[in-house]
Amino acid sequence: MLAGEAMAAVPDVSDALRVDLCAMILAVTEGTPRILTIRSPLDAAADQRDALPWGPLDPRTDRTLERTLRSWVARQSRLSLGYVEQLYTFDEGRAGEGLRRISVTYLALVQEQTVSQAGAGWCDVYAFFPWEDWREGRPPVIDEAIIPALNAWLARLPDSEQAERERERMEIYFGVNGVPWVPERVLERYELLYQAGLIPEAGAKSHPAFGRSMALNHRRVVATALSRLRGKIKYRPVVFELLPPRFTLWQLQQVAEALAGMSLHKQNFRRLVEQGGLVASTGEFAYDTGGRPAQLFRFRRRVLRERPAPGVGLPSGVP
Amino acid sequence: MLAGEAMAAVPDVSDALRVDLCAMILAVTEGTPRILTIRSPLDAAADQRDALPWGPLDPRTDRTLERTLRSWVARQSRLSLGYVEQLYTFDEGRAGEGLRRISVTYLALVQEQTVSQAGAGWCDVYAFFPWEDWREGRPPVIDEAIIPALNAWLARLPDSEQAERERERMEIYFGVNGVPWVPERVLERYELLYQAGLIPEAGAKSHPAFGRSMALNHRRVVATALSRLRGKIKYRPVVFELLPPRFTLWQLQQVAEALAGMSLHKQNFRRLVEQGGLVASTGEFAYDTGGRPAQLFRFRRRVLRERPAPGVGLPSGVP
DNA sequence: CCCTTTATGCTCAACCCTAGTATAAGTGGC
DNA sequence: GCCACTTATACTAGGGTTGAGCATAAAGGG
Repeated sequence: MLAGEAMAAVPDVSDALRVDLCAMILAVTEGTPRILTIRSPLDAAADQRDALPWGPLDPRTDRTLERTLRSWVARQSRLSLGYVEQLYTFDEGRAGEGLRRISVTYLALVQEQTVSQAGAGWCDVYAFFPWEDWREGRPPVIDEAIIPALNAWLARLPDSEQAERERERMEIYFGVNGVPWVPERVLERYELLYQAGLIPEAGAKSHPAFGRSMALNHRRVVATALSRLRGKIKYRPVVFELLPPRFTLWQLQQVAEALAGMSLHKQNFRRLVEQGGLVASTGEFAYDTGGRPAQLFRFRRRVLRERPAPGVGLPSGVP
Repeated sequence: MLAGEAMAAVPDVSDALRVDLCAMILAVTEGTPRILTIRSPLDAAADQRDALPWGPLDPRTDRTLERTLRSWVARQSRLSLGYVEQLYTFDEGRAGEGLRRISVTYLALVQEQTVSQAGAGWCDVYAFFPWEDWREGRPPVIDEAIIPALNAWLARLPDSEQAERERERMEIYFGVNGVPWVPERVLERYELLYQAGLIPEAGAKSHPAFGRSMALNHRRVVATALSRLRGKIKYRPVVFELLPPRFTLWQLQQVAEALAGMSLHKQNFRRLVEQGGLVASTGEFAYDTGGRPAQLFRFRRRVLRERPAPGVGLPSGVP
């Protein structure tokens, strides 16, 4: 793939309809979950905000959706994807009287690698969703900025019945009034904030509490991906896609914590993955831990035959 | 919606690309899970097999994907949908040098109602997937027909390494050699059978063990939906979409069993849903049970605030 | 050799689920 | 009214899992 091809023109195959492919590519390094962003998408009208790699489907020559996605990603970041999963198909509507755009979105997991393509780089997910990272406890932005802003919005709603429904959503999604926080509800939270007009993508003025914004609807794609991932981690061994073939249990735990956005009880985590048959020791050790050397483990493929839902059963969080 | 509009022509909006919408609509009556099928889809080249309701998106006038889906369903079956959820987007490829079709598929849950539209009707899901119904124990077709056919396919594979991988899939998906049966893996099982060429849709001769076939790739859509549903039932209160507002615990259990495709321990099921706060008694009774009258319950909406994953925690199956 | 750091082993109590047994409250036949 | 039968509902003993914490092992640095 030549660098010069990166910004190839969008093929003009239809006057009315276009299908775009878009990927959130995730890696975790030293406890930081990061996504691949590119500077300026192909779209001529693009703003300068971070964007996910994306590109249109050419209905005449492209062979499959996923293959096309991979090729766009390769062109824009020189990254070759391993694990890829389809997320959701969004209707982007029409630009005025023009093109109707449909985007099919994907989640990809990789081990972090340097990207040499200009404009492409890695970016902490939680920069876009500051309220989602509970590893150091409940983020202060929630009670200091988000809940007050949502309350103000609720107060402005004309229909009091609707206001009551929206208040319930707020309480359930953001864990207010004794409702427990549910990490998986990333998308629901984002959509509530969007609907409340608090997000720059929905026309709001930028504000640090509501995170960095992205081009187009890309932040919604990231929210969808994170929701999916936080759910899936519990019943599928997806974490291992983000790890090297050999890893310590602490590395594994850090990846799980990065995704779940919460801290876990170390001894119990170890017990769950070891007794759950998810990993096997390799007999080797890592000596660069700063303390007692740690055993190196590998993913134990056989668990797929033994357990119906082999995931890292997240033990309860610790503050 | 006039009946005469039902078979309206496909709008010709693009020469190269079309987006279709397609729904699996499910209802459960007296323990039978049934899907809505229509006789002959819009496609001129359609065969006479059962099809799901579907229709193309008109990129110029249709406002959203889901709205368009609802309107196609209403036209083809006069059904008005409640709960709708997007499933997956399939690439149908091109017909020769012609149109490239992308289909966005949906799952809808309704309470069964009579459909008055000609050609539309309800059909037992397990007619299409005989191997998925374990309510009376492991279906004999699995060991009598499916496993032997898969083994024959494995034996014909030229590459022995690939054969080994495919054998592992067979064992995991179909619960062979001590591997537990996992109800959620509906799609994986269907795709393995498809890949092995055992399904009429993949060119095989029709055979009762492999279930009734459907038009286009519609059986794959149903498999996707059933997979999703079997997973979701455990962490979201979706079952209630299929029930009337008041129901007995036995009705609830029958719906859960119909979806999960397995029988459940009655007393434990009752305890799980009652103590889990999923239902509340209405104080009324149903006297048509044939024995002691049963209390009528209703869905307890408040559980959404109390529990992170309020679903019918399927107790272990009973044979 | 002591101190700090990280890894790892172990335990106890609370809770939950499984697989039952037992009891309640209707039906229809006589 | 009594009986056999059906379905609904209550209760429980035993095993397994989880949550939380204490205790020990094995490195490096002074």
